[in-house]
Amino acid sequence: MARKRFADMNCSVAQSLDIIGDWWTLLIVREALLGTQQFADFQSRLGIAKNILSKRLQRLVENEILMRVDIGRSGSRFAYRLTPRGKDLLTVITALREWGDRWIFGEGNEPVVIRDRRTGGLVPPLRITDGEGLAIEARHLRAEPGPGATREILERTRTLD
Amino acid sequence: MARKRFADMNCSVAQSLDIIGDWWTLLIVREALLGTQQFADFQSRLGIAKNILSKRLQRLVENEILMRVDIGRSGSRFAYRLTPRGKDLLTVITALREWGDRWIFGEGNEPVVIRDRRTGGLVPPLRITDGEGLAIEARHLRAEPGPGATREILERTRTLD
DNA sequence: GCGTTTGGTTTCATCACGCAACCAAATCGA
DNA sequence: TCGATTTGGTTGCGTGATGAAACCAAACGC
Repeated sequence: MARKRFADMNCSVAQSLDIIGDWWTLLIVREALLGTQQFADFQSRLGIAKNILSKRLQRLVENEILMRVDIGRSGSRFAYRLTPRGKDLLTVITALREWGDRWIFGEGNEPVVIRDRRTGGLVPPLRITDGEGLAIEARHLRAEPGPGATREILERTRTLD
Repeated sequence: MARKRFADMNCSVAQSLDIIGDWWTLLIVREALLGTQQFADFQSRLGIAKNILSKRLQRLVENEILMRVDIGRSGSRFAYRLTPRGKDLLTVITALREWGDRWIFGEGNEPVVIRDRRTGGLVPPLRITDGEGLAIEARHLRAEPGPGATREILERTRTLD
């Protein structure tokens, strides 16, 4: 049977994962955020098989996360560049990196750190905050049906804790 | 060939994806955050095959994202509950949800919204901020080797844009 | 004009995913 | 107390996805 897709679920998490949840896909986006643009560079930096890379890049272009720009005079030399939609995945990648830093490598063993170029300071971790920028604890958060909710969601209002 | 694992890459994003990047895994965590605890409930709410769910739950328990608690008097009735490590994935799920809200459903069509119980207000989107809580634009962010960097990383210092 | 680089595609073997059937222990209902 | 049902799985089988290596054509560099 074909792998089940999540595209029909009425849930933004599922929809997002349907597009970027494939094996390798987010690592390709991470490479793109670090400046990689060409097929051969993605391939050698990630150690991904060429046929898989080819499929993933195609899918990322179809979904307008990358665009394939023709460079080179008259033919086939291409650059894959992030679209605004793709650049906006920085938050997702950041959340994943920070989680790995905290729970796998541990404080003081981060392979990569992010710095604010203007001040030179390290960028503090992402937090869920209120309008004033103050952190909100999970037990104070409540999930509830939004304007695009379907019937199954309507019964589920839950505290996130 | 077996699917390649990312566990040996010196990168927090790759390590995180190695653990939670499997098809279905983050949706199971999302369900857990919404309060689901039992096998049959995960199965019916997600529409996932039982053998796959079984494997994913096992892996999540091995990786200490869920714990399997024995409920019921004298035997086999179990609850899968999030550990602190698992609860900390809320940021990742939130980033994914918000990306999907922005780029797939669009403003005003969110299936689910998150509210601050104390104030009743909607929770604003995650942002990468400096120490004062002010947003930092991507072009002001720079990735550079951290304390746990290996040699391949040492040459790569990049602006994220 | 010729070798090399780039950006793939093809082939084949292996593994993961999905469905349905099956199952044993625990619990529920009468 | 005994049979039915619920819970939490496992097993078998078919199909699609993944990975390695070989192959290839068009562009580019000299």
